[in-house]
Amino acid sequence: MVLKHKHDHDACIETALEAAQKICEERETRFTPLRRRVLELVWSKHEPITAYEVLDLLSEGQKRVAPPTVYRALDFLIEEGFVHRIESLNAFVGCSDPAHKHQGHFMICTKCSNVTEMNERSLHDVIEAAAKANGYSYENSILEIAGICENCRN
Amino acid sequence: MVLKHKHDHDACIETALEAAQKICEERETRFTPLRRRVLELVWSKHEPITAYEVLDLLSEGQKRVAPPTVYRALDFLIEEGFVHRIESLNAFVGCSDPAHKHQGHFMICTKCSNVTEMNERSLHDVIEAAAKANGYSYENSILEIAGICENCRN
DNA sequence: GATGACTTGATATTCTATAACATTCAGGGC
DNA sequence: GCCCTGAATGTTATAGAATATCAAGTCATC
Repeated sequence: MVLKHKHDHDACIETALEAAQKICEERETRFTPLRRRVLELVWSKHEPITAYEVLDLLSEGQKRVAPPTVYRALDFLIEEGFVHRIESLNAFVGCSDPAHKHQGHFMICTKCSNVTEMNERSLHDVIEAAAKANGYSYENSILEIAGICENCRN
Repeated sequence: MVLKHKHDHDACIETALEAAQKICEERETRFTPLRRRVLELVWSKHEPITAYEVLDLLSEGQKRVAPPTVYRALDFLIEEGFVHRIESLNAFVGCSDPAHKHQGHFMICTKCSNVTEMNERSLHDVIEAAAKANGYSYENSILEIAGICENCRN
């Protein structure tokens, strides 16, 4: 699924929050105010955001929070599949398909820093097959492709 | 190409060093004693090794070197294609095919930490095709698959 | 032997992440 | 209601990974 560059961003955040809320109710996990707020902040920047950027935003207008506060919330959100970590950037992005837990596969634009999450089954299948061909059982995978997006090439 | 678990490790290191030496002569880049030593240390642990582990080894029996010394050497080795960085581990491994510059695609065993570099053209092609299908030009990619290797499953 | 480009040394700092322990909070059983 | 328990958050300190900056050394070439 491709993240569009222009859209109603507030609505987009709201949708993500509501989806998370609903999924947590189903799973009986706790979508606390802190976790909700961190997820909101991750979505608020429609690009990968670092943990310390989240920390700064979270600290605005109140006592500065400590790193574990942010990392624990992010850990929860990743565990639930609401957020993915981009290894090559040490940063985090909201997941475009939170209903199904999965490992994210990403395109990263080296010009504008936008990311596109690829939820393509075929790609996943090829990767899993490659693992088996090399004698490994498959657990999970990270795929991060760097390139230049359509917008930036024009 | 699969890294075997048991083999003549000294010979394996020696081969890698000689190959690097030769390639640097061809490219007229400088394979200095420091860079050679760092490459040797990376190969000496037949698993991903962190920059600070290299630093510790490099410092044995002499004044402790500073981080930039190690990182600059690693940057050179990566640039030349002698070493790959494993993003998900913040660690480095010797490249099994230094003659051809390429991005590494890896299997990582979550039990024994061994890595297998996959130099499969077909996998690369699929990834590049996925990039194009999403409207991106292709620059490079990281693929790191976690699983359990054949040895550890038995 | 002077010049300039590259390499390495040295110091300090930034950025990323976790360990360990204290406190607070929500929900269940009495 | 009250206590208990486990989960979540707060707090302090530290570990781990990487880079910025400037100084000093090396080496080929003029």
